Amino acid sequence: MNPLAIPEIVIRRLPLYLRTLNLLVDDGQTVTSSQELGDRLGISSTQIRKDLSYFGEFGKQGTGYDIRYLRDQLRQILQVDRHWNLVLIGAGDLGRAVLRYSGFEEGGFSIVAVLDKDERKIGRQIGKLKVLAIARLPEVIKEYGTQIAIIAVPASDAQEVANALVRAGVKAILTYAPITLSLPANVCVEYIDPVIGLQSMAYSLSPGHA
Amino acid sequence: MNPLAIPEIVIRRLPLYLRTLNLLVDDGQTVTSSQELGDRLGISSTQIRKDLSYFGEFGKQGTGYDIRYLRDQLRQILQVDRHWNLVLIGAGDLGRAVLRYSGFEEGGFSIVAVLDKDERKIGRQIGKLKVLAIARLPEVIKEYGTQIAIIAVPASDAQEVANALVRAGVKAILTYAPITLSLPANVCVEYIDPVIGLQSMAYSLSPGHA
DNA sequence: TAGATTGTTAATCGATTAACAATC
DNA sequence: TAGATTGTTAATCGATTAACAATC
Repeated sequence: MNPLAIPEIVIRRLPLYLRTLNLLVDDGQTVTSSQELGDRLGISSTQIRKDLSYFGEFGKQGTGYDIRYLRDQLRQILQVDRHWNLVLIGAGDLGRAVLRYSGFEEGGFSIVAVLDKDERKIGRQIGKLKVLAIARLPEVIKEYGTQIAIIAVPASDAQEVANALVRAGVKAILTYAPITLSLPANVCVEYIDPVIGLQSMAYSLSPGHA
Repeated sequence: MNPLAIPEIVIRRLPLYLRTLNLLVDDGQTVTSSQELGDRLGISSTQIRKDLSYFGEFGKQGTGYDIRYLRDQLRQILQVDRHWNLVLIGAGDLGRAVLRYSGFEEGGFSIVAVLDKDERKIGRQIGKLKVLAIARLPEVIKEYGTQIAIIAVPASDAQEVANALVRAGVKAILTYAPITLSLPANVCVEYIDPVIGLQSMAYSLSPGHA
């Protein structure tokens, strides 16, 4: 089966399955079903089975799925059965919140450096990391073999930062800046913009909708 | 035209169009085209015209769209031509970053109160707001006519907070907690979980993909 | 065995896009 | 007018789901 044939939308659901399996493990449960996973996620059981079938057969008829086994398989598929070294650009409020969020580590990602262009922030300690000058980006990327970066700078600086990241060899970017980045086709990008979600909910809240 | 017939996915793109129009206004531009908008967003011009056509005719053949006019129309459609009063639950690092982010205000949302259950945080000043006890949720919601809330508490507390919000009459929730919430069907929810995006990029970065 | 649940096919459903008439 | 761009239709494309054989 050609992995290139797997729809992007399927890939984007796998982390949700993984997250739910982790919660079930924490609950001490050992076996689950596509029905239970679907109920937890608001997704149909058929869709979950179909999604998993792109990658193999992980369940037992009549029984369901061994939670730890399926979790480990999904980790392998998503390549988060190891840790990725991330760099974070931007040491403002958002950058600090990102640094202190434990979910990255649990999800298979370690932030190994934080960089900023603001002279006043450089040298400051945030958790275990000291803020580095943005000029040191290339050496940091090289030292840690980093392929993924997080952008937490204002929108006005984001494209410039993205360009620097691409020049330094970064292959994937998660950005909090509310602006669409221009990037080479071979660089992945994910956008986090809470306002998009709020505005689409505002539409639904207006009288006459939903 | 029945507004209920408009696909959710179309609604979710309108904020992107609005965001781009705002950037173009900032650049001093007065007219744009579906082509230009599409180039900026990585969306086809046909799709943009099709999306807009659900709501009316906003352009001129041969010329394109008046940026301010289209922006104002989109604001009306999305109901962000006014401000919504939001409450924020959670005054940790993430809550503080949310409070200091100016994008909400620019997008049509004002955070009017921040609440936390941690005694040590209650009474602390964050920007213009003083952290309130979670017990005061109902009165705050009532006072400000709030319909939308932001959850910035740990995953383990998120469902409980969501329940309290629903009881208090909140109709839409933006949550940063990495857990799928159980909510009545008439309550909107948007999830922000950066790890989902990172994990799907990790898949794409593995040798043989992308 | 009977009941439950998987993996998969084929049908349905919905979203995107190509093409183009209308018209500024 | 000629060129550009919209709004819209119909065709294409892709994703979801219903149904069910397989089997634990």
